Amino acid sequence: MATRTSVAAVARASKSAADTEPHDRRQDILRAALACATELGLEAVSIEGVRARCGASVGSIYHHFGSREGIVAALYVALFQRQTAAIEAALQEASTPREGVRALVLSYLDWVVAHPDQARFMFQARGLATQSSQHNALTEQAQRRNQALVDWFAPHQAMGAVLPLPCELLPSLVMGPTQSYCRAWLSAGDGGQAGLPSPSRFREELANAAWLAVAGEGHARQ
Amino acid sequence: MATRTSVAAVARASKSAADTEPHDRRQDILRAALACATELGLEAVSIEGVRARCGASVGSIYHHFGSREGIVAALYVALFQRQTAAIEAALQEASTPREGVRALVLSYLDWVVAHPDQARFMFQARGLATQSSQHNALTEQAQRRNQALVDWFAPHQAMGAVLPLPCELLPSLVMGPTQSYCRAWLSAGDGGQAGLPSPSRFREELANAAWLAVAGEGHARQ
DNA sequence: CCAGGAACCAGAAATATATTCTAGAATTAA
DNA sequence: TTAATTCTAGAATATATTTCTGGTTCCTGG
Repeated sequence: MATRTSVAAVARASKSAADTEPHDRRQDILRAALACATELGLEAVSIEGVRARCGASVGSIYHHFGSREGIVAALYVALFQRQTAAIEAALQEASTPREGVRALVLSYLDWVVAHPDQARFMFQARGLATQSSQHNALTEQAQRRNQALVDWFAPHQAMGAVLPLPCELLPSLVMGPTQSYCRAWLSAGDGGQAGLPSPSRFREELANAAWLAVAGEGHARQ
Repeated sequence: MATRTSVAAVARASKSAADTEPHDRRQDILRAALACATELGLEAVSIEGVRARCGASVGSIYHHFGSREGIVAALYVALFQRQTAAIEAALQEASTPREGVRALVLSYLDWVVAHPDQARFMFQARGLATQSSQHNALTEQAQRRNQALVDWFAPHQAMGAVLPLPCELLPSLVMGPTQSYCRAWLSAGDGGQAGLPSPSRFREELANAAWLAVAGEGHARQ
């Protein structure tokens, strides 16, 4: 289904590029859903709320997403993919394990700071999305992302540059603290007044802490 | 309001102790809500779903919680408090900073393993609860919990036994990886078949990793 | 003991929201 | 062109939430 609609979308876009409006309903709806969630909370991502914002009809929404939950789930997977792409691109540029850890932490952190609305949506919608019909697709995606991380470190782990930890633990040890802080930051008010300082202020501390948690003997301290 | 209802609950309980049924509607409803969420997902925590399970009427539910969201939020804060109590009790028994980190990680981990349904609910409902009318109460509770943690470590930090990290970061560094792994474990099937191994298997690794991330110079390795 | 008020509960009615359905327009491919 | 398919629209329907009215129980002051 993703293939089908994406082909249609490309065709439509290439046509309307010379036309007046590049209307891709599917994208419009997802954009509207994100806007609703950002401005009024996840509850506001309703059929009526989305419809009012992007002008799509009820029928059109159901054609594309099947249910209210379907909108949320689809948006979640789309954002998850973009986030994964950013992280994995950064990881590929690293060579030493320490650079790898640093790349993962910083690219995630930078993505969140660059896209706070999208990141906030992901934290808020995770519970809903993982229970939707997309559950399997999501766990599979998450597993692939984790597996890529584990695979990248495996050789360095074999050489003793990274502690011989159970591979199930590696993603949580590296990304856990950063995700935790980013979530807390977004729970308050973004660049707001009373909230926590931006994660950007703690780039070095977070990258270093993640490295300390997994660094093999002899590489522990900077 | 918590005071009022709790007083009423005590009065009722002490009376019905010599009676036949210790019916506390409020508790019944919360129990039913948790059961719905556990067996059928958060979506199933609906007025009708809860009503069918515990026999309360619509009016009774609205009297106690005001809205569907109110049920979820109330259950979330109740569980958050129990969890906090478990963690802080463990922390008070520790004396060295390393024992403190260990106590925090292990008590949290053990609580999750001992109450998987409650823990899973908390992960699932967090997004909803933090957006409800209870938002302020929740952030305040979370802040207190974090502040207690920071305060406990402050003297050790002053003595150099713990790295001089920004205090906003400390909770995420200590608890982040453990929470991350517990969440991942619960997303699959509990003691289930295809999922990740129980967090209990990684008690030592998680406690040690948390310590490494915050340990002052000279205390880094075991 | 006896008002009288407040908390509590029940279930019908009203409201809001999600979903389905039918029909038609736009697009594509043969 | 035409037949098939995708996509859109909006009314009709089904479900869920919330409100409302009335009654019961429990406590409290007189």
